Amino acid sequence: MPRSAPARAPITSPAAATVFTTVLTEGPVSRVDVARRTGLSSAAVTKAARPFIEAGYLEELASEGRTAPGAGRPANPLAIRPDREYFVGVKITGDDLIGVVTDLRADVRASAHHALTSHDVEHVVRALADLVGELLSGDLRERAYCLGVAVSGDVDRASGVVRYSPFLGWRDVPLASLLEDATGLTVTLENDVKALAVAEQWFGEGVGASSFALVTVGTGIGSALVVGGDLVRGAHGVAGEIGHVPVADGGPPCHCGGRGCVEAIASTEAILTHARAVSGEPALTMEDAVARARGGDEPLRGVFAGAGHAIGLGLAALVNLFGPERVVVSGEGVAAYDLFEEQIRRTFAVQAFGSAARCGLVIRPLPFEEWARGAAAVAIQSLFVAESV
Amino acid sequence: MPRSAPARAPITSPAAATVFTTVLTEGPVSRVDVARRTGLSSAAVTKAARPFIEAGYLEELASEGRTAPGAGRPANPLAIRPDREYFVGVKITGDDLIGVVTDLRADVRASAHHALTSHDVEHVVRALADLVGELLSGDLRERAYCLGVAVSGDVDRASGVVRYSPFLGWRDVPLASLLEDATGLTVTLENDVKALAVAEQWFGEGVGASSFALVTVGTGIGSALVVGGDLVRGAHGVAGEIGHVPVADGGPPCHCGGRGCVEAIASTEAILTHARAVSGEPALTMEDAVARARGGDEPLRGVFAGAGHAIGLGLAALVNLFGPERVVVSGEGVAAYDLFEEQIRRTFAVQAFGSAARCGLVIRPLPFEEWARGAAAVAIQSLFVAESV
DNA sequence: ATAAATTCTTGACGAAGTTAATTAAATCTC
DNA sequence: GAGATTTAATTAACTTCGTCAAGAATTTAT
Repeated sequence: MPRSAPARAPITSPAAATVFTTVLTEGPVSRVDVARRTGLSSAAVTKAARPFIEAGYLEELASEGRTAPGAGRPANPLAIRPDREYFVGVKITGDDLIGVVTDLRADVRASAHHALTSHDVEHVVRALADLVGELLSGDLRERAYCLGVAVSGDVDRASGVVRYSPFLGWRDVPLASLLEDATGLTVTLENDVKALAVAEQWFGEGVGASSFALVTVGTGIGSALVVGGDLVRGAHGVAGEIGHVPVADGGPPCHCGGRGCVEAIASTEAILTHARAVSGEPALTMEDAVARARGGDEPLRGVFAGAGHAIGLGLAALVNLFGPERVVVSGEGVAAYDLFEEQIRRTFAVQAFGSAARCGLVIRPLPFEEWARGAAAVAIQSLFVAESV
Repeated sequence: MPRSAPARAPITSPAAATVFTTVLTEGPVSRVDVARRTGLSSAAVTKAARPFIEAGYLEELASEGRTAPGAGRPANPLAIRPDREYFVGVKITGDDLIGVVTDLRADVRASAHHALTSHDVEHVVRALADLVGELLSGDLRERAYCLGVAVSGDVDRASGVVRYSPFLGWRDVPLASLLEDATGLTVTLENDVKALAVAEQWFGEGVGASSFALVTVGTGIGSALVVGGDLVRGAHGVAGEIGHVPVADGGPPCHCGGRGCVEAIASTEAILTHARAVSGEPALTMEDAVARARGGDEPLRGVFAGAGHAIGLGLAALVNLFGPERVVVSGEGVAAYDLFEEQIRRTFAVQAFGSAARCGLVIRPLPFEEWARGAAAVAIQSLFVAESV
């Protein structure tokens, strides 16, 4: 009987993790190249790569003709085999569960969602297990071992506990272990914005950046920061609360108890309230407000510009304090970027200090399933136990 | 001829660095205790500690009677021998050089300063070398190998270059190598606020904190952040610019080109300008303003409270984004804490989000030599090459 | 063809830290 | 007060990880 390939990724040493992540995030790379980028010796790369190739996680590409202009043996780049393992990611919102299955590169292979009719913990666990079962039909099931779950609020990834979730009304729910029992998968729990940041760090705009920030704009306004490869978690579990950075002294009161917070000016609700006041129509909908602003309604355009301004000020605060290499601003819900973007950039350019302004600023919509993909990215990251400590 | 003790600290491995820093920053500790705190095995601690003892950097304290209540062999705590090596720290301001000599614990043993009559690079290098010569009289000289230099502005510690210093009018000055030639010491260059943060991280309020922030208030307003043991440097060399966090939308213009920056409201100059306007006395001095505010002059008290409010807003921004375990607010120049502190705390309490507000907030004056001590702390830290990368 | 260049592999070696057993020095128990 | 118990420190064998140096593989250049 032939010895079967190892069931899971053989991440057995720091070098193994380094090599695997490098190939995973920086596409096909030759061994020498991995060595150069990571500081390892090329001998170490050869040794570390072998088990991954044997286990089916990496493969050696044939050297396609001339790779380099000069002489020398052509390189045989290492590449990921994305289908070697699948990952499930689920985002829990107040109203529904959004789930995806991705491959190793975090590319979505399947998706589904369930409405959530109750916030009862048992109900949610069952619904989530059902969703996972539905997602993992057929051949996906055999090669899926990890589930990532993203929830807004205060989440302790290490212990897998939802400490506090305002949307769900939960406190200290050991969701990870409940879900492990219900699904049989290894579960990693993470705050939703942090999960998005992980996806971006590993598979998006953050690849190769020493530090970067992700900002989400929508019902709430939040952010996550990555410094030196690690998510900033905050000593008391709170960090990245750009929504509650005070930017307008004496500005509108915020539900947090403060005044002039970014969220009190630029959240979906704040914008709508302001738009209704400005237009004098208490029943104005967001869709109408957006449509009219696009149509040239100056007062309404001013409302959106004001929100963009507040976001720009918050971004400036973030960038002046952290100096990230790149910032991604992304939005849930109504994607009214055209109404925001210009003002965000203008305000940011004025208030960013010195060369901190040189940071790359990407503003773009947030596709619906992206949150769930973030959860899957967290699951992928969980392979690297040593690094996620 | 007896083999002489090694001349310098034998930091040869990660474990050696870990053990030495633990004993250095956490006072006398038994070997088992070091092992427990660092996660090393006690065998590793024994091995790592021996060379330090032989080289005279650590000593074994006699177990003083009962250390623990129960049975068992009493511990022989390891302790630093602070006098084993001395460090020189110099802060360069626009007007003078402030220098100190400290021991391994960063306790000041000698201090001196020179007025600076020119900003010419050669002149400054010569004056600094003279100051160092003066400081290292007698027996201090033999055991001093490292010089730390703190300069405000954009400083590249790794290369030892002052990239830009507005106060000195310098651009791209390779100060570290110039000073190594002039003094014969190993020179480490650092931004002044970051140097203060290092002193605090290793020998002050930051000991044992996973993350903390240091904020300085005075002519300028700056800060430095430590996350996971490392200073946040910013991808483009800019970070910790709390002075240019915009807190008052549409507020007073700032020299940076923005509006409503903390520094535009709470710097010494901004306060004085405001105080003169409020009192109607264009020649009012800072000393008078402070005296009158202390005496109960309400309009002037309002000026200081306004500055405290702006600082509190900036602190809230910092803490909401970054969630440090502790924050130290310290001030150069006029120490008008009594006029600031209450308002800083009040505003901070209102604007800090959720449990981020639980971070320890220490507000205290900044003794004159503290800047130079920060520079010395950087020199001490430079012993640990591997860690300062 | 031969040389030079570049990639990759191999096996010996060395450094660092762990485990497990041992020694050391105290208190506790009877 | 002798022996048991407990905790601290040391020692020695061993494991693991990654480097080094030599060489094999595979190309271009002359």
